[in-house]
Amino acid sequence: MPKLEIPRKAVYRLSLYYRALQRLKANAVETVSSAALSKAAGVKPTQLRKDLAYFGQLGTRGLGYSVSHLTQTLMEALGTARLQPVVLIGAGHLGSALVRYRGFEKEGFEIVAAFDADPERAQDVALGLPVLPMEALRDFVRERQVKLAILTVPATVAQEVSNELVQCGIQAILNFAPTILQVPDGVVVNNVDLAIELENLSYFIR
Amino acid sequence: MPKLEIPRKAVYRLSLYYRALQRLKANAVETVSSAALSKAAGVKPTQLRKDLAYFGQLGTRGLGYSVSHLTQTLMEALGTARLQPVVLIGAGHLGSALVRYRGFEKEGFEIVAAFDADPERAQDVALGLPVLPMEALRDFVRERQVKLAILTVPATVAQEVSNELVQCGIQAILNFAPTILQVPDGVVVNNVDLAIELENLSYFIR
DNA sequence: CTGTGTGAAGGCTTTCACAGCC
DNA sequence: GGCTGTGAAAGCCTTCACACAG
Repeated sequence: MPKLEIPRKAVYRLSLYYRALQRLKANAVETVSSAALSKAAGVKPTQLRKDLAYFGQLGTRGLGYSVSHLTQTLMEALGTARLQPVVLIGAGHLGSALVRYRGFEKEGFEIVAAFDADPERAQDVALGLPVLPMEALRDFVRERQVKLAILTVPATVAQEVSNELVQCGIQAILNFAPTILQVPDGVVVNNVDLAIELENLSYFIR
Repeated sequence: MPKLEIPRKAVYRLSLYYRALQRLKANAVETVSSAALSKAAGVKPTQLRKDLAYFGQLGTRGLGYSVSHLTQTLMEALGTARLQPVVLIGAGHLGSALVRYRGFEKEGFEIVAAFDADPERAQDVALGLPVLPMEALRDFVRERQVKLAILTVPATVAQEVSNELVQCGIQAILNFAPTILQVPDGVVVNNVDLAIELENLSYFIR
């Protein structure tokens, strides 16, 4: 849909706009200006207009943007138009918490299964979800056409597990392990590194 | 210590270098070149040298950088030279998991207490840590001189709790709630938004 | 000769300023 | 008059090229 390649940072902001739009929609607002929407998303109006311009002429001059139409456009761009299945690898503390954290569903993602090298270990917590052995991964991913994986395994095995994921056909990984994953072209990795975020904050406090 | 203001993105990379250095130190390596260290951190050699140059002449031409000296410099810059106390607000699924996640301590951070509007609710999980009522926050923060907070409360109350944190003297917040927090100058916020990370990945898979 | 430190060049994003449409 | 869409300018960050020190 986008004419040109959209900058990575801009794609990130699309999600912020999408969030803000959802709130507006809930309040039955029909039209919104770049000024108002950008404020809700925490960015500058011109930046928002530039970002949206990647998708063509979406707004009406003198009026603003149609909330429902813009929502639709962003949903399709972000691929949240339909529910995306996600697998989670590593059912430790963090992994279990993410499974139980229902915040994803509202945004169009569903964790459909958890995997662990030792499925027994995780069984003590009621996850409401099967914890399967790693051997079951390949068939599961293929059958359910899963493209997204959340990786919450120890750093020492992260690269190894990542290789497996790629082999199974996973196309995108949300990585919580403090490691730089090596993946082939065509596979995308986003890193969430909590220790680094804390260190970063630590730098800015005097 | 830094001569000039260091770009935010560069500060982030300092943590990557620090990680890589720790591994080298464990292997009793004494000196490392920008080429080798940058590869371990997943960046380009020139970038690493530029980043380190903010701290003055750290390396030896023709040789490289002293692992121990560089480690020391980065520890001081990042403020991880001594153990930093951190409070966590919101003892739900995610909050509890972070408390039990011991990955921070190695990096110089210790969650010293958890707070929740309803401390009873959280008590069923053994956190190895007291869960205190919000009323106890101010005195605790003041007494222990806590500057860092992790915020894992529902989005609906995040801004409100954030205001309280700021009033108590917290200087930096690691925010997991999907909200743009408004904070006064001098307070830093880093956002970790899992739904947005997933959406971002979702955009890049065809 | 090896490998750092750094001015200059290049590339990417953000912001400005304003033309154009409702 | 109000507000979007967009070329141009500015700002920021990364990369290059090379001088210089060990």
